[in-house]
Amino acid sequence: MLEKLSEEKLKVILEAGSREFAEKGFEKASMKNIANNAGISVGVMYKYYKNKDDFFSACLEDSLRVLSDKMDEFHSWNTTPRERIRRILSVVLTFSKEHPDAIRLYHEITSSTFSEKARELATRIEGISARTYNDYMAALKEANLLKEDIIPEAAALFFDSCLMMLQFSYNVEYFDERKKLYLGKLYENDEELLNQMMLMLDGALLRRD
Amino acid sequence: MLEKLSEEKLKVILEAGSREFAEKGFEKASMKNIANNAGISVGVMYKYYKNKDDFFSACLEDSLRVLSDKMDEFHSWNTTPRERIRRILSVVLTFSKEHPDAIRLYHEITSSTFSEKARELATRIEGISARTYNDYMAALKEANLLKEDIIPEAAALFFDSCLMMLQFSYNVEYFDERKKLYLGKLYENDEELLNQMMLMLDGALLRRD
Amino acid sequence: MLEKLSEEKLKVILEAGSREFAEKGFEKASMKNIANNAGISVGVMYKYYKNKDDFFSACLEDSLRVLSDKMDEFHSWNTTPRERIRRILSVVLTFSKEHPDAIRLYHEITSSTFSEKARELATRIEGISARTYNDYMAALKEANLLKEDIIPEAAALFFDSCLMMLQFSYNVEYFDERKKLYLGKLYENDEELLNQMMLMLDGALLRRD
Amino acid sequence: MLEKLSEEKLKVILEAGSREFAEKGFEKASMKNIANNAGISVGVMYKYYKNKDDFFSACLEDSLRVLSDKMDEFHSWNTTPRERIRRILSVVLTFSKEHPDAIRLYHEITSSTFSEKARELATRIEGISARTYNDYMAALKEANLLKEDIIPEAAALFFDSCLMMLQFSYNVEYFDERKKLYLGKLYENDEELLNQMMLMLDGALLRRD
DNA sequence: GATGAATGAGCGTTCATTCAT
DNA sequence: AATGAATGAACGCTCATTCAT
Repeated sequence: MLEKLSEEKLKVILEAGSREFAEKGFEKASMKNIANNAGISVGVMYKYYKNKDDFFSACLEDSLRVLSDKMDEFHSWNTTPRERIRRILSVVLTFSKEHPDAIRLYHEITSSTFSEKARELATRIEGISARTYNDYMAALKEANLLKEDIIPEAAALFFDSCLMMLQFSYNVEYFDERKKLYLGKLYENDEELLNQMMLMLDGALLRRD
Repeated sequence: MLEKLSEEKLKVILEAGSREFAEKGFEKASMKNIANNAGISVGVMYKYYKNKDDFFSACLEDSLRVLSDKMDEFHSWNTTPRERIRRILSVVLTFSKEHPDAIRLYHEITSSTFSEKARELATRIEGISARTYNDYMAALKEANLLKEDIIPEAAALFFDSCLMMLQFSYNVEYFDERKKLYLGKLYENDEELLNQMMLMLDGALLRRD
Repeated sequence: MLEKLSEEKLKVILEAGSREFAEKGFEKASMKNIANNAGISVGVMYKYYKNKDDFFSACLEDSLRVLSDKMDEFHSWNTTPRERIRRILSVVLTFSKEHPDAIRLYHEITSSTFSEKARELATRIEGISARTYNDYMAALKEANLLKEDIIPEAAALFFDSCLMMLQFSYNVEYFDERKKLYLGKLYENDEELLNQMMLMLDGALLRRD
Repeated sequence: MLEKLSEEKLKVILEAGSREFAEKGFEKASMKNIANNAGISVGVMYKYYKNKDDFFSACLEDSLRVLSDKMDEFHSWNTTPRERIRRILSVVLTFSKEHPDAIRLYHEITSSTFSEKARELATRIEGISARTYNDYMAALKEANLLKEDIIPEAAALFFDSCLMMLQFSYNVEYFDERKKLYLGKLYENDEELLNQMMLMLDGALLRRD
């Protein structure tokens, strides 16, 4: 029962931390603030985590786990390449809206210099997506569905880049403002943006018929 | 003459600032450090700039100006659409390598929450590229060169996103590591990566034949 | 039986405390550490003792009791003055080596400012030795064995000071280093040092034949 | 002139620090408190000194310097051995009363575990007195003035121990209380105590006529 | 009675900002 | 105008002490 309590409390702490880090970034985030928002005292934070770096890593790990769990789904699908692209885009978008802080934390680590642990976590998750998309592009190549002249690894990087930008566009203020600037009245129409991205990725990667 | 001196000094200060902000990020950058590197006293910094935020904005403005100056070149070109894509990619890449700090500052503002002024600057520069690329895509559409079903605004956002990722990949550590992870031995081959990006962007945006 | 258990536990607690205080000093000693080493919870410590100061006093009392118990032995001896000096030195040295923590705690109270209780304890034990040595010196005077012109009280203070330094030299790092510095290769030879001290104390205090 | 100002300010800071460290010991001393007492802000402390350890070392060094300066005087005297002992005792006592904090700091380092620098300083000063007294005792031996059977090194350690106790007795609360306990009404009579110590040291170290 | 998780005051330390010189 | 020493709020973090279980 104590275990259970701990787990719940841990969840509250991690959520408060992720929110704060996502909102303010690592440096501006305050441990005292996080504790207050989690309804606990600072001391507790340091019972569970060695220091701010360590706690950030834990928040990051938590966020990245749900992210990589979601990515595991992709493997089980049995669809046409075109449909797979659309579904990945759709799933990524839905996920982004459900876990804004996860995406923001993901974005946060692209900026500053972090502890060894945070760096490892980031490398691990990027490694997973790198392998996933590289495999996928290699399979397309195998099936003669990848466009002539396109190298699978470059295709995978390109694909992931597009997904990153999509995720950031829905969660990181700067990218959201930029999206608005570009799209004008189309800004609100998620459906259509998704469709457009699908068309472009299709054209970029897949052989014509 | 004092004016002249001031301008030169200003340049030195802004460069020292941009270097520091690019290297350490806004929070970890030290005003004292910047002043020392610029060969002046902190007092001078606060004579020219209200506070750290304000100074960061000035550095950003300086960096963004060279960026937008470079973009102005694009208009003067008279080439085929395919060639234009390649040349923009090529110019952007060259620029990135020549002005790493400008790109890093550009990336820095995508993260944290900054002053109103920094936000306005960012919006202004994004506005310029938004208009540039939107105009360009509209022109393609007009000339019936844009792929069927592609909305120019979405194409412009897509195009700019790809350029951003390219720039970050060459200057921001995290993106560089990621590129390495995806590309493996292709990592060193800039020429080929550029070629691949061109192929994909071409396929994504332009009508076949 | 619970009483008995308590007493045993108390002994364990006090020993753990004395060890910690002796090793790290009052400030750096950690109540949690002590509790862990004693195999109990911090709560118990605060059941038995009001606070850290109070607990330190208890440890001190425990240590001082064995010290004063040992001193009681002196009374029962029936020896010549010269032999008495030698035996006291010898016993003190042996005791020091058997109870290093007691000596270290004793030294610890010479430094910081402590609670009223710790001060009283220290005064009490010093009072005992003061009376013991004063009585002893007065007896020597009575027997016309004390050196001419020497006041018994000053002799007692001098004697105790020498004993203190001897004890510290064998247990407190700083004094040990100092001893090494002075003695050089004689450092290892306890027997000889004891002999030398005896000679000097003898010469300082006792009448020549 | 700025140099001058700095030096004066430094003196104020060091004095405030020495007072605080002498009074409360290293751990309980507060940097903020010291700054307040010195009439400056904490920031200044960290301008001059790297951290608390470093600052303590500086205070210690300052105190030990005056101590070793005083000791240098001893060499210039040209007196009989008996007179030399008396004069050293007298000078040490006078010094102790003039620089209580120096003696208290000296005592402080006998307790806790300190930074490498503090340890080195302490070793250096002890080294000086060790050499001084060892030389002195060796000279006595040479002149056939040291008591038969007394080893000069042991005599030097014994002599320094007596001086330490004397110094502590006049400046460290615990030792002062103890002195009162032993001496009773003789407590106030410095002259007589000095005389007594001289008699005892004389008897301990020097050959009878 | 015993536990040990939780508290929070208070520490050492940093650094953007100010202002006397 | 230029300096850089001085300021002090605010941070991360610790640990003696408390109290719900």
